[in-house]
Amino acid sequence: MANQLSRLDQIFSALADPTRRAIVMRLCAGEASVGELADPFEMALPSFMKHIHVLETSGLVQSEKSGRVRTCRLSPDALVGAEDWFQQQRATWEARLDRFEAYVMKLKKEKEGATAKRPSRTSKRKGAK
Amino acid sequence: MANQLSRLDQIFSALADPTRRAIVMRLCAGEASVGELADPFEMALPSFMKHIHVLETSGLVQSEKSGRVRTCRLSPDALVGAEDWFQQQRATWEARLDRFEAYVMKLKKEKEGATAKRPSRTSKRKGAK
DNA sequence: AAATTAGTTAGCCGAAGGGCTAATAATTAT
DNA sequence: ATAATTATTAGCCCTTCGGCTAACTAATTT
Repeated sequence: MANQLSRLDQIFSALADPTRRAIVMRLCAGEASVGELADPFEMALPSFMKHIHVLETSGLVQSEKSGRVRTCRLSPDALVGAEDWFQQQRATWEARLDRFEAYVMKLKKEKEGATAKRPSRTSKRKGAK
Repeated sequence: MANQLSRLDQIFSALADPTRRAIVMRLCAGEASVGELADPFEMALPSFMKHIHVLETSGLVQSEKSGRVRTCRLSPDALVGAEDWFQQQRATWEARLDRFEAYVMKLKKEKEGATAKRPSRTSKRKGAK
């Protein structure tokens, strides 16, 4: 019956924990064994393993065991999936701002320049077209 | 003693819940009252209010009450903060890929073209410079 | 003034989260 | 063969999460 979580649920809740974010950051720099990953943390191994497991379940991390050592690597696609969510939201947000701006313009025209000009910072961000 | 969560912790765990993501998405299209926001959800109001509260605590949403109605709006800066985290990770990841590619090139040169050419998809994404 | 609407507070409940220890495998080193 | 290393399983514990109901406050409507 396991109430299936959406992929985004899993990814975001995986990233909600600082230990796990640190692991992801570490893995961005290249693959590593469980032991290597665990080293910087003052935490019992089994606790740490749970984090690894959460990351794997979310699809953010993949791992494979050879001999007695398990090597973990980042699966960038999952990260990208979450990043896309933000871009999607930003797109909606910016479209709305544009509409709002157009609306203000219309008002302005109708009132023929009686309104004061506010800062109007139209979110000039890197990605912004 | 409240174990202070980092801002990112709060934002990601806020976004880990589908109800809250839906609220954020809705608010990207413009502000709304608590009642309007709650309408699409089959959930008792107090439960819903908890979600609003989580979103406010995380900084993703702001609200103000006038008369008996509370109006909520998105605070885009918080969203952007989380988005930046991904871009940061991607930057590290891509830098690493570049280094790796350079390393492979070097090997190739040393071996004088004995290695097979693999696909080598250098993550050609929108933002990628 | 009475009734409705819109939120809010308090408190209960079961499930999930994040930590621990102890015990067990399974590989590799001596 | 023994010992050391590396990971894994099982299970306990307490806190947080996400839902609920019931009761209450404050603003509008009628």
